[in-house]
Amino acid sequence: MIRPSLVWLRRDLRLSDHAALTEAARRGPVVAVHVLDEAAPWAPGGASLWWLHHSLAALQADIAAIGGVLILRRGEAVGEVLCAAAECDAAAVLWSRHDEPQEQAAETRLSTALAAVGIEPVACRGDTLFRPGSVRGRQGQPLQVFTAFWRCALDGPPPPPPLPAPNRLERPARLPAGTSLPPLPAPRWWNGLQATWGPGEAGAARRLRDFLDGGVAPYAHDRDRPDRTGTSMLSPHLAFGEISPRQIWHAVHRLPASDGARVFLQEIGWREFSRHLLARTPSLPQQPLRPEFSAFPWRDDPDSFAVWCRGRTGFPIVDAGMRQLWHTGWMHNRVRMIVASFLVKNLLIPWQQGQTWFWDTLADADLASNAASWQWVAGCGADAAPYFRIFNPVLQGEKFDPDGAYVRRWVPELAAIPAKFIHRPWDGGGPRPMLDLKATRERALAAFRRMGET
DNA sequence: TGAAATGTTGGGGCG
DNA sequence: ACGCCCCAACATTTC
Repeated sequence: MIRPSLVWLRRDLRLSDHAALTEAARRGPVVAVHVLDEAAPWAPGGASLWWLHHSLAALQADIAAIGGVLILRRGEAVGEVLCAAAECDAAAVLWSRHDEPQEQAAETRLSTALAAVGIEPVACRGDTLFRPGSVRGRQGQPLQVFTAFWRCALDGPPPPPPLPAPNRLERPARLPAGTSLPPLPAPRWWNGLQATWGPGEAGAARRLRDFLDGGVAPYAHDRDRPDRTGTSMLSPHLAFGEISPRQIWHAVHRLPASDGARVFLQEIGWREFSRHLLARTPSLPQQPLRPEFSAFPWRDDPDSFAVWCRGRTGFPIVDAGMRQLWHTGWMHNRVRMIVASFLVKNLLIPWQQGQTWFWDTLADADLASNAASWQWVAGCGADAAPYFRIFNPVLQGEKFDPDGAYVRRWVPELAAIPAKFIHRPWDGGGPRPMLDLKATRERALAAFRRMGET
């Protein structure tokens, strides 16, 4: 009897284009295991836990349908994987490489521990088109500017084609112990998520098909319009690995070339860029990439932070975005930039606080993308928005939500405001917002200037 | 993947 | 017809 392989699943919750699962199935019997460690740093936040619950349930059913088994465990991941491997007498443990520093560290610990007990560790290709660190400039230098990074990435060999899903998994004689799915939070705050999403590999494939069938051509322009359905909404599926970027890449390359296709893949490029930055700089979620920002005079203002979180700033596009986030676990990317600029530049609240809120409320929360994007907005990151780039939420609203449809949808108390005043209701007799844009803009510019002088 | 201030130009009203 | 002013429209620069 061939000893089984254990496949350790993390954020690669799919069957297709899964190198570790495919290799394990080739070798013989397979046990898949997922470990939830709620005490780990950057453990899943609230919205991610909701998603994880459903994604694991879907994957368990998908694996069972081809004869396999997915075991769920809780606790410290490396220890649990070691135990599970022993319990089923595994000959090897396979996994997809993850790029986050703490995951890298866990992989190293696991490899060492497995080797010590005579179990083969097998790290398989991970969830990026290009392995972090492999994209370099002509002189071999790491690239800190997105456009240069992406140009070099596209100049290299294309990512390999996706693997088909195994059509059969063999079950071993002995199974490790398992627990049930992580419970859903007791107050049903997740109704809005349930109405918006279909977690799981099938849901991801459907989302990609719907997006590509609708035509990618308008994407180049429509992706900036929160009042339209111009984006793919694949981000949470990508974050949990229910679909791989290789699958997206090759699906897009089967279409005729267009501006929309190029711009869409460029967004995958930002995801790649973020991972490349995090792998190179593990402190990305904590420390500004530009060290001079350590001296920036951020304000401690819990009351204003709470007002921002709850979407009660009085600026319609900001409040709409924050409420869409709370309700659906997702926010349109244009609006993410607007609310982030507001927090960091108008309120002068540290970007790390915004990052933490997003981590808890975003279903697509991804350590690298979240950290890199907050640093980008704050002006302290790689290829960052210059400090003087301060979004005006009124002008941004008027430009990207011209009829106010997005605001009306998420801020119902403004539904009756005429379009002319929808992004500045105070000019039409509505309530005053929480702050003065001109004065806070001046305050931010002065603070940034002072930082530059010291 | 900004916004605001400042500069320039050109049409039109007017004396 | 001419110079002058105003100001919208656009371009440039500054933050």
